[in-house]
Amino acid sequence: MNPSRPVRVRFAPSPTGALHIGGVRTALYNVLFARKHGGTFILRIEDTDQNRYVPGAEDYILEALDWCGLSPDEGPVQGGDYGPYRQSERKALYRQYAEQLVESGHAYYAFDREQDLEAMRERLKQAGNPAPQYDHRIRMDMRNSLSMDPEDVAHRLAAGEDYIIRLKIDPGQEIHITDEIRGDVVFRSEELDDKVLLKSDGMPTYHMANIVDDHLMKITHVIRGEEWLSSTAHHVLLYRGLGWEATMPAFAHLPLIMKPDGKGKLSKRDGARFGIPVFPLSWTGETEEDSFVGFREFGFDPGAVVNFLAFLGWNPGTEQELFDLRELTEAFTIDRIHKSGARFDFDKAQWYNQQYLMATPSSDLAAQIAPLVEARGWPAEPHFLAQVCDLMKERVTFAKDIPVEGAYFFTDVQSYDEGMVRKRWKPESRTHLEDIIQRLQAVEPFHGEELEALVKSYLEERQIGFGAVLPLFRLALAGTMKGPGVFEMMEVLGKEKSLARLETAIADFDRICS
RNA sequence: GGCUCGUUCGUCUAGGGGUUAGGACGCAAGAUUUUCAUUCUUGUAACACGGGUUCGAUUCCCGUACGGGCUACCA
Repeated sequence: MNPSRPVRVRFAPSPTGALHIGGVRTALYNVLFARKHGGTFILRIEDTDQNRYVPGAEDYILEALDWCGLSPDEGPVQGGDYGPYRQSERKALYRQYAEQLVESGHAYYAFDREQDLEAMRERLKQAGNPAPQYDHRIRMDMRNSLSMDPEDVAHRLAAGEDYIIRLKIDPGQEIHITDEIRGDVVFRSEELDDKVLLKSDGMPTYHMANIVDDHLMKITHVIRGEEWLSSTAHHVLLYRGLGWEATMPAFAHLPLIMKPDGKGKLSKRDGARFGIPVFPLSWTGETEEDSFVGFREFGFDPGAVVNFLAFLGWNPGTEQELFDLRELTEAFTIDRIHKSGARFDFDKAQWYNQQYLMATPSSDLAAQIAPLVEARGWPAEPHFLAQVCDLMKERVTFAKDIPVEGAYFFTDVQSYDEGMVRKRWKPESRTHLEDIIQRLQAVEPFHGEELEALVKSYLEERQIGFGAVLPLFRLALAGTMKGPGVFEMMEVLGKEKSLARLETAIADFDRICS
């Protein structure tokens, strides 16, 4: 840990499918930390498991980060001085260091086949060990360069027999880790297993690859999920074995994001189970079960998602709730990250979205919903759209709801709330409407304030209240009792449409009530 | 089971040896007398339990309970 080194952090997802929302939060905290300290945010693709590789996953990761405004400074696309940034392209590198560990006595070759390992586990279980592991207790009973005759080992290697390299962990040591979030954590070496470093296909495991790459890429802080905490002791031992302990990065293990109903960490299955998105973007997998709706497609503003995610496990210690990325960067510190897992609260996410929606200029919203409006075959005139958004944005949760909830701005009223019509359509109502329509003809320009003044004076003349006519206007214009102020609605609708709807409504209301 | 991390309103959290334990979401009520929404006001509701330490613990320590993570030639 050397605080004088320039901050370099990495987000290192595995391209095995869509990037989970928890991964996005990890990326976010990394970005926040890097930017706060004028450092560099690196994306590294950990594709060392060829069996789990999913085509398209890397593109998805990139697109998801971009959408959230978390694009990396260095990575497979942007390049950088420490590439390549895909582990599969660094394959040769890892063997060299694994061999170095063997030579220095920190690792060894192992020739055990899968059935050997299974037999070992079975044997140990029979003996009353519920969690058998390949460690110092049993390695001399297995087939490896520690237990076998050196000549035999050399022979097998020369003959090209499959082998792996394992980390040799000797008992009797205490490994102390100072986690930036959790403080001191201690592990005893005799409890640790001899982790595989290099697999028989020549690829490194995560443990090997992440140490080599973090070192070579000069990573200063490893900010990752709590699921990695228990293997951190192995990682420390690897840094030691390689002689890199002096520049070992600091560790910060993030609390996990938990299921909405409590038990366990949030998983992709919870999305379908609760009808909520748990991925940033939609993903089409091979099966329907493996396909998911994203926050983006659900209608979320990326700023709202980021803001929401930032507060899942962290808070600034003030009462401010709304932060853009810049403000988050300013306020962010690792020591304010929580230790315990945070439940995924979708209601809160929606609240954030509405806050963002209301704060978004209506002209921007207009541009966002224009394609949706056009898709319904309605004209998407920017100024008109902006007027509609102005009236609707505080009444919906998502921008995409505007053309749905406010469909009556674009098309004739499709149906009336008949219950309300019956309740409000009184014998004298017809006269009032007709009289007001009459007077409305003369209003020019057709502005809300003038409309209101006119109606008001009419009502005063007749000694009646708004309640006698306005609900009917609302029903006539929109069909529903929900919506913006009647006069604002009329202004946006325009004189022609407003009056036409009022006319038709009179006949419709009579019919409904007959 | 072993190792390890954690535990303040239903949820996200602030706080921290002596506080009316604060805010936000949600929920409920009221106001803004045209709806819905927004906004505002009010209400609802929490320190897991048991021992210590202390004049005093929600706060510090130790247990217990409960929960999370890890326990693959996956990351």
